[in-house]
Amino acid sequence: MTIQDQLQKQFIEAFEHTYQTTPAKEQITIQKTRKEFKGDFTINVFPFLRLSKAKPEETAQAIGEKMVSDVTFIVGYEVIKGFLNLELSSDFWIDQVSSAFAHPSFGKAEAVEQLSIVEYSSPNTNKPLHLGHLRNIFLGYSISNILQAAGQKVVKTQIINDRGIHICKSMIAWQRFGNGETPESAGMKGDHLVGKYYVIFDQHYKQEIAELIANGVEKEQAEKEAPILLGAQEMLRQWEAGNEEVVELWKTMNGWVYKGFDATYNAMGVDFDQLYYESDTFILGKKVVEEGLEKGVFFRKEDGSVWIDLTDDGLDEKLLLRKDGTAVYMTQDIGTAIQRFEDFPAVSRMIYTVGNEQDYHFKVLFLILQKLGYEWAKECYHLSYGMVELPEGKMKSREGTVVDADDLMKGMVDAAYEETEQHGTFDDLSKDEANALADMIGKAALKYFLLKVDPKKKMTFNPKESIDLNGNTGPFIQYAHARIKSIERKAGDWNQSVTSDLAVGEKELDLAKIIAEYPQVIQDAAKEYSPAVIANYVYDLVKTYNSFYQSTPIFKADSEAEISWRVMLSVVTGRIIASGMNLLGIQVPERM
RNA sequence: GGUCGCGUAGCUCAGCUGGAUAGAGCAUCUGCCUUCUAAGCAGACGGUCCCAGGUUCGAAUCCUGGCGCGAUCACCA
Repeated sequence: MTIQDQLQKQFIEAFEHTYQTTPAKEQITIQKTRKEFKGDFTINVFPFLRLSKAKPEETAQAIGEKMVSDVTFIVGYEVIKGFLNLELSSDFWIDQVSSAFAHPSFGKAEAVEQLSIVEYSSPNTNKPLHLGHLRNIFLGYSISNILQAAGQKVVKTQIINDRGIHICKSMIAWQRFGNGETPESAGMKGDHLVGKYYVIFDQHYKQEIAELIANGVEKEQAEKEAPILLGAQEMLRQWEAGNEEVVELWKTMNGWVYKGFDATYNAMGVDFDQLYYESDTFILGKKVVEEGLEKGVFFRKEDGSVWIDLTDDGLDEKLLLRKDGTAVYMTQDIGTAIQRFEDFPAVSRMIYTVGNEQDYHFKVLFLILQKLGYEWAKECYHLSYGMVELPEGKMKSREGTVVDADDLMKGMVDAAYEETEQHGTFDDLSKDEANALADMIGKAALKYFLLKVDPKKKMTFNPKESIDLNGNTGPFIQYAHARIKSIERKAGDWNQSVTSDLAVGEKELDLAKIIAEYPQVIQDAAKEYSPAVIANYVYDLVKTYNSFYQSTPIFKADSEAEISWRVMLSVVTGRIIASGMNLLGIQVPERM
């Protein structure tokens, strides 16, 4: 039971005893007391005046009196207007820290019967990952960690968009202009090589359009009739028909891409438990659409295309199968969802980490699943996040302003290397150790920068600013952790038991209080699906710790007990920092 | 145009299940290294919480309307 739960319970008991009536749980707001007042937690009695039939001051007074006399760890109260400020004993806070120390996995909740499937990344296989994927992937991975810490079971997954016109574009460009080039012969990562042919396709496509227009064809028509596009479309049809040569090429090029993606995921430090391929699920999707057609959920237009009418729900008509019978995005997503719930019947939540430009798509998807009669459709949740923009504006692949994920990570690590070298940390390290450290710091800077912002807000990624290792950044937090580790090394065999009757200073208390908050923070982050909650908490913790650290000479105290207490505070803080950063998918070094 | 989201300090962001004098970082300025890592700490400066109404004892927070920005409304994924 968290501290707030305990206080809530005690409040209710005191209220019942005093006024013979029970206040509603939801109305009880317990918050940290503002700095300028005495006390630790504040309960507002305004909502209960109707029950107490007394003035705010009197009500708060009576309840405060009762709580202090009944609850051992509440040692004082103060009433200001309708605010009841409760003061908890220092022993209570010392106990909180001691028990956090005694439980190395402090903060993690007991297992609950809940299984979540978290989808993230879900790339197309025609080009490498970029900055936008980074936010997606770090978010999804972090959410998975947080849900696990909250006691849930999690299956991390992605749908790989391995079929469709986009990959056919790369394929046809490679077929015509590739001269048998492979990642090995080109010395390129597979995903970058396939991406290169996607660009080559686009160049030829544009050139052909220009030629057609020069020959008097309307622009709109030229865009539809460019030979290389027709070639790609023909390839898609052959692929769906199972043409061996096409399927073989498709397998080969996708294989290159997967190898490249694996390297990138590895560098990011993320992984998946279960993969789904659109090339598998679109078949199930088509089948379900046919069934839905028979059931009358969908309808067929004269040209043969299949639609759903959602105008009664305030939405539009939505296409489900093209007139040539081939699948669209929605078709495969229906199939994928059904497949997942068949594979994991126990699932209680299915989280799709996908950008907010697809809000409408998911609204429609969930509605369709509901209309098809799938009860679990209401367990589907679109974790929508805002776009990542650059200071210069939006990323546009055609204008070459896309920031490549591999390049970006390398740039961050290089910058971290330089900075750390200047700081002198590398002096006692081997080359390998130095590289490993720079890798940790650079990635922390990147991940923390992308995760500290509320997911639903769009954000600007400023490479220069993210490289800055000051302020609210990953490296700042890592640095605090490294300092704590240094204290632990120096402390050696310190006395690990802490007695009460310590003279506990203001800074120590501040720190103890924020430490005690951690379990609640994990629950909040899990409820909101927001790593930003964790990031902001850890940052707060570090700020509070730094203040304590600066003003309290840890090894210069009056007694052994004082030193033990301070070291214990440091150790617990260090563990929580490590744990919190871990939830964000960020590693913390022992020294830096 | 319809729908959805966002709008808080010069900049980047917290705070939002209604609660006391709205908080951090960056930037600018001032102090602090013979104490465990100064990538630090303490302080100063900086606010029409987009605007206008409404609900309430009380609104940055909830409701309505406006303004601004963005996304989306494809036989692309």
